Amino acid sequence: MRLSTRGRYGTRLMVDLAQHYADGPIPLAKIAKRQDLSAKYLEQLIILLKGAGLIRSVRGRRGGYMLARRPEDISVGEIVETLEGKLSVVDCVSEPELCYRSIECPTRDIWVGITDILKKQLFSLNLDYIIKKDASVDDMLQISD
Amino acid sequence: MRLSTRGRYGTRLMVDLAQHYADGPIPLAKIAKRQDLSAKYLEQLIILLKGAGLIRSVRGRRGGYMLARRPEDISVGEIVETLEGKLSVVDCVSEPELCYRSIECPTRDIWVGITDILKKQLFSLNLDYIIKKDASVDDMLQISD
DNA sequence: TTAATCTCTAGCTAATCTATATATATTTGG
DNA sequence: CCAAATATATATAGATTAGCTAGAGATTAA
Repeated sequence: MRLSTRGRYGTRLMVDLAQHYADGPIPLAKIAKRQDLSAKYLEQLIILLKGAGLIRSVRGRRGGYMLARRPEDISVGEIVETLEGKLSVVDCVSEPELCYRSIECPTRDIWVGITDILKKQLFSLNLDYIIKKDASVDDMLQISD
Repeated sequence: MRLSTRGRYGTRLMVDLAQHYADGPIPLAKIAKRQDLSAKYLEQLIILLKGAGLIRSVRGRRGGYMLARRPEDISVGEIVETLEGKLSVVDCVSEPELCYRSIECPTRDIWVGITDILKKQLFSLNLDYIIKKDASVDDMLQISD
């Protein structure tokens, strides 16, 4: 029931890009340094995020990465699903045919319900909300950047 | 974000015990056969469930396992937490000191929220509800045992 | 006393996680 | 035009975890 580093680092990466949405392409090295994460590892996550159409890249000098859409149009659900695969707590939720007991399995109903709630929450959270919320907390505590 | 076989098999085991709550101790071999699961593997899960006070055992001939409490007093949350460890989607949720960024990490707030929702749902589901709900579906479909 | 149980400990294989390494392709600033 | 700064692609490797299996021992009812 844990999120792996893929989902966690990837979300941090995306939040970082959202926080610098207006700054044009950001070099991976910069993000990796800010987030204190392995650049080489992030590269692999970025490939997936690009494939899912969440990130755009600019090659060559002065290149880097940027969000492919506005922060408010990218949900945490999309990010996590891209990096960790289908958002089901158990495979039989989305693929009942995997288990011959699926039809009458009383426990499957539990996992279906949990998955549903999880998805609703994750897809309703967008990057803009997250960075705004964070900023407001900072304001309250009077922490400056 | 997946549940491992520990949580899944363990929940099936507990639901099975709930369905036969009135029948006295059930031998593990019987449960394993009914659920089509490895008895040797279930043994290990049972050790944990016993340790958590969810199951009682009777040794020797005519022995077996039974729920330690009434089905309505055992939640899926307890079962899953016993078998998979703390119910946090990320470790920093319950142990913020693990990561020096915890205090101001905008993504941590996401995981705290998800974990909270997950827990609420899992701890609100009890074994009695699950088997009753299941039975009523069976009734509707007129499937007999 | 023996067969049916639970109990305990160890170990094993395959998959997955979490990266690291290395070489290549592209672009821009000077 | 060239050199530095970037992204892209592929391979690999170590560590951990998942998902069992094996076997010997302890307990008890019939």
